[in-house]
Amino acid sequence: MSTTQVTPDSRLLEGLNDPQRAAVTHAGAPLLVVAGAGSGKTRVLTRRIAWLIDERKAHPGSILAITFTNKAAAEMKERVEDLVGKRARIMWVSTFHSACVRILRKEIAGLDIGGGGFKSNFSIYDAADSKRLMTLVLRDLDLDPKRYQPSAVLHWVSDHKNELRDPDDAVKDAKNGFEEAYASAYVNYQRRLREANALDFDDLIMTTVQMFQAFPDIRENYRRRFRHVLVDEYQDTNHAQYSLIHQLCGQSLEEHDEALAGGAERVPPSELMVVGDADQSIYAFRGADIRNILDFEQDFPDARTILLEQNYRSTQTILNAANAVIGNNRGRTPKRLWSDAGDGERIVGFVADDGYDEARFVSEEIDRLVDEHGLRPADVAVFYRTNAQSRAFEEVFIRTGQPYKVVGGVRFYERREVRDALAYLRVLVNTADEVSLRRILNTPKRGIGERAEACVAALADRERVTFWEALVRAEEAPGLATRSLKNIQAFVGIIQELQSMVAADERPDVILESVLERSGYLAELEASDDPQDDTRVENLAELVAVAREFAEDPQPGPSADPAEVEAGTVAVGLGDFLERVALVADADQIPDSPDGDDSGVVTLMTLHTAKGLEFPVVFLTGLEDGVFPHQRSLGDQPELEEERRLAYVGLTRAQQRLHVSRALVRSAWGAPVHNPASRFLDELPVDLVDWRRTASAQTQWGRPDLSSGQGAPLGSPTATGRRNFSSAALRADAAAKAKPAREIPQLDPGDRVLHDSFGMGTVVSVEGAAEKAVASIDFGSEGVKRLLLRYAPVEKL
DNA sequence: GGCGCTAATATTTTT
DNA sequence: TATTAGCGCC
Repeated sequence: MSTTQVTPDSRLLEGLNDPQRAAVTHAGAPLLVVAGAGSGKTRVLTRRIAWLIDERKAHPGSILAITFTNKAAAEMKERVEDLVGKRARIMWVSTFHSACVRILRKEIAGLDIGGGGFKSNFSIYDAADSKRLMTLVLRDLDLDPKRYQPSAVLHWVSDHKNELRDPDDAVKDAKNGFEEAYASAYVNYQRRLREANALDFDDLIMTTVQMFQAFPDIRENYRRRFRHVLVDEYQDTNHAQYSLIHQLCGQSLEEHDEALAGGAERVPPSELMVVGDADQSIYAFRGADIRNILDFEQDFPDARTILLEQNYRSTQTILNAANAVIGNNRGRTPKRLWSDAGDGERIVGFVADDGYDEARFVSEEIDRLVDEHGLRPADVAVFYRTNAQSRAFEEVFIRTGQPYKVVGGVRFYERREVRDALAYLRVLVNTADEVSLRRILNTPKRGIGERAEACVAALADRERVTFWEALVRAEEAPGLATRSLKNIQAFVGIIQELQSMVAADERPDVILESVLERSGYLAELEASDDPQDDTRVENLAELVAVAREFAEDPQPGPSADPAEVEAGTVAVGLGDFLERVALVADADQIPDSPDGDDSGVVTLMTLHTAKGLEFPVVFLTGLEDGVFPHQRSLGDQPELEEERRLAYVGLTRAQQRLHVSRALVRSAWGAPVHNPASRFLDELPVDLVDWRRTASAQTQWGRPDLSSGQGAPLGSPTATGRRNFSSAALRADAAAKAKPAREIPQLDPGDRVLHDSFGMGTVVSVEGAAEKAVASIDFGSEGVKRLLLRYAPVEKL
């Protein structure tokens, strides 16, 4: 240690403000960094990691950093690498899910957790797979699909997993017949996952936690390894993730220490830093627990908190607007963002006739900004609450010739053909994967029908073997037609042949091409004259390209083995490819550099995917009560506050210019709906908004014609445009006729009602009036339901 | 056993 | 509006 070099590496502290600097250099006790929007938290995280390595001589392999998306992880890694060089590659920077997959693949084989019996090649079931499996389970249990919808049951199961409650807990805690049914669905669902050697998203976390609890020595191993744990977006962690962090850090773990009584040495706690902003917590609906961040100081008695309130992103006008809106949330720690970037432009407001009019406004405004202010379309982002809202923008942008890209929505990996192809690959790796196997059994059509499938399933049941095993032994299945048997054997032959490619360690892209070829999948698509199938062929080509890129340019993926990364021999097997594909999110697909050939392209996305991003120009659209805040949140304080946080996130994405807009009429699944202005608009300080057009200018005569406005001047509408407009008009007509036919029951709290499927109930409360009236009704064992009276089949008694 | 039609039904947000 | 499940017919 030289005496001349007392100053630490100032390069790493350069350009940081005081609190940022304190966060980077902090050592010892657990640290919470409350990072307001745009306050430079990514900078703090990357500099701190570099600081740990450079100044505090931490081994890069002892660092675990958790981010929300894979893209954020890749970026962070890259930025740290820029600071400290290649050795940064050994760090674990990944999402919770990726980190858990990596741990489980290494440890799970042979362990008795989650019912036991998992092998390290387990499949990862996404939402669609889970739903299919749950549908099968509910059918097996003979539960009425009307009353027990797969999505509702899954949501319930997911809640349980996020709270680390296993099926046994659920069974024990069931308070009524309804919950008993749910619990038994949970039990069976887990059993079938286990039989399929598969884990769903929530299992990845829960199972890891369970493993750490059941096997303290494994836990201590990882704790010994990860001496520094950093967690980004801490406000969006759920209980299971929270518990995982505690397990890994060894902070406040008294209750588990008994497990170590066997003599294993307790590793001292790791250093923990979490970064988050309670005002940006927008994932409560999927189990995120805002208390994790609010109670941090209680959880860790000696914890320190650092506040980052200076914003480096937006103008003061934008921040004032955001501060004003979020100020309406109760029970939050006050925090006011400030900026020295000056006031900048006022916010532009616009009231449109309908969704298309709104899109037209956005399109014209983009033109104007490009012409008059030299902005590039790539500087512009359009946000909306729900994916369905992108349609109007897409149609109008196509007509006006404005290039755009939609982030999210119908995702590439959710397309049928892509899922089919991936199902083949998954089966090759894990034949126990029943959902995937059944999916491809008769895709493309090869004469293995429902009946044959049932025979095989029966055989599997009776012989207590996997579905695949039963297929192999299909000749033992009673009642199976010879023709079906032949087809099954041909199928089994194809799969086995392809499996030998996997065994031979062929590249993923090569295997994939063989799959498409040998299965006859491609041939079937090419033979079809449906133009949609051409797109499918293209998508499959794209998937092959993705696989090829993966094979040829082995970017160290989220779960690449660090040793291999170091040696430059990253694994690129089929299993690795599948894993990469299983854990990608929407936000991961946003191209890195908005310049280059993308500079003319406007970005469209939901507010949720916008989190963590920033754009010079932002359009926040659909600001209507019922759209944003969303219908389902109206009348529920916590949900409404989450919507408000979502608004806060949207507002704070804007750097220079912000536009807010709403539509008087919006067509929601067919019928036109009239929505009042969003309450969030009322919460904007009046002097900050420059209203280009207000409702009063429009309303005198009403605007019943959806194709009004300047539909024509933009040139002749495309065929699709015309069809959509006319059918919309027809539907509006039909809806107008149908409406008086159904009378909306006038209900008051205390009224008794009869519902077609829920039975007798008592009205708890009613919100809204007329068409928008929503009643909370207690149906006893069925629970309390919130029903839109316009549609709900309820009768007042 | 397969295909094509009709009808119902759904729309929050996503790792 | 768009998908999907179920049903009936070949």
